[in-house]
Amino acid sequence: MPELKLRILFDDAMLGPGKAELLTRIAETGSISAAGRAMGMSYKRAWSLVEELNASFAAPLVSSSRGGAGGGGADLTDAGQTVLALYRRVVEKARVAATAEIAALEAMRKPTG
Amino acid sequence: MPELKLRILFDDAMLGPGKAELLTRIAETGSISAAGRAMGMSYKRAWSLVEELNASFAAPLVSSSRGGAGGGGADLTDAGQTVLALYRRVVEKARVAATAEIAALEAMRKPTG
DNA sequence: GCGGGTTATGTCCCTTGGGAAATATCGCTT
DNA sequence: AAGCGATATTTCCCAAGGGACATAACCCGC
Repeated sequence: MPELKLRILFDDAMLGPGKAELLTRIAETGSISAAGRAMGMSYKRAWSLVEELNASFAAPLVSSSRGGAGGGGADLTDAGQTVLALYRRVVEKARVAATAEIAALEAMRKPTG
Repeated sequence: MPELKLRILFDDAMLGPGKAELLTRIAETGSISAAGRAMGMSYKRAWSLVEELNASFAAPLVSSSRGGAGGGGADLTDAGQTVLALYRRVVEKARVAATAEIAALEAMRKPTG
C-alpha cells in the first residue's frame, strides 16, 4: 500500500512528515538530541528544525532548557501538542478520503518494481 | 490560506506536485521542452522526470516522438491522463477533508511572517 | 539534401544542504 | 567547586543534485 506524505505550505514556512515525526520523538524522549538520533539525523539538523517550528507559530511548540538534572531537555508545549495532533488528523483524514484513488493508482503501477 | 502539497510514495517511486504539474504542462503544450520552460526547469530535468514516470507505471504516461512537423512532440497517453486525473482527485479530496484542521493550524501561526 | 525544431543523452561544473566536530553555556548533583 | 549531560552555536567540508552546455538522432517541409 503506498504511503501518503503530506506537507502544509504556509506563507513562509512549512509543516511536513519530518517535523511532525521530530515533534513526536521529542515528546517521547524528552530530548532534541535523542529525538534526532532516533531519526538518524544530526543534532544540528534537529535543532534547526525545532528553531523553524518555534519561529513559525505564534507560540513556541518546543520548550527546551539547558543544565539541570540530566543536563537539560526539551518537550512539547501545549501549542506543540495541539499542532502535532492537528497535523496527524490532517494526514489521517486525507488518507481515508483518498483511499479509492490511491488504490487505483497502485493498480496501475509496474508489477515488479 | 495554506497550500496542501501531497506526495504519494510507492515502493520505489513517488508522485507529487512537480510531476503532476509537468504532466499538465505536457498536455497543454504538446512538448516536453515547452512544459519544462513553462515551469522554469531545464529540459534535462523535465525529461528525467518523464522517464521516471514512464518507468514507474505499467504503461507509459507520456508518448513522445522525434522529428516530423515541428520537430517532434509529446503528449499524455490514456494512462497518463488517468493518472493525472486520479492524482488531482486525491489532492482535492484531501484538501476538502482536512479544511477544518488546516484552518486551525493557520490560526495558530505567527501573524506577521 | 538541407534546415529546423524537438527528443534523447552525456559531460562538466557549481551550488547548497546537511554531516562532523569543536566549543560554549547552563544548572543540578555530588 | 567540580563534573556531567544536554542544549546552543559556529566553522569546516563534502557529496549529490541540478543547471548549462554540447552533441546526436530523428523526420517533415522546402
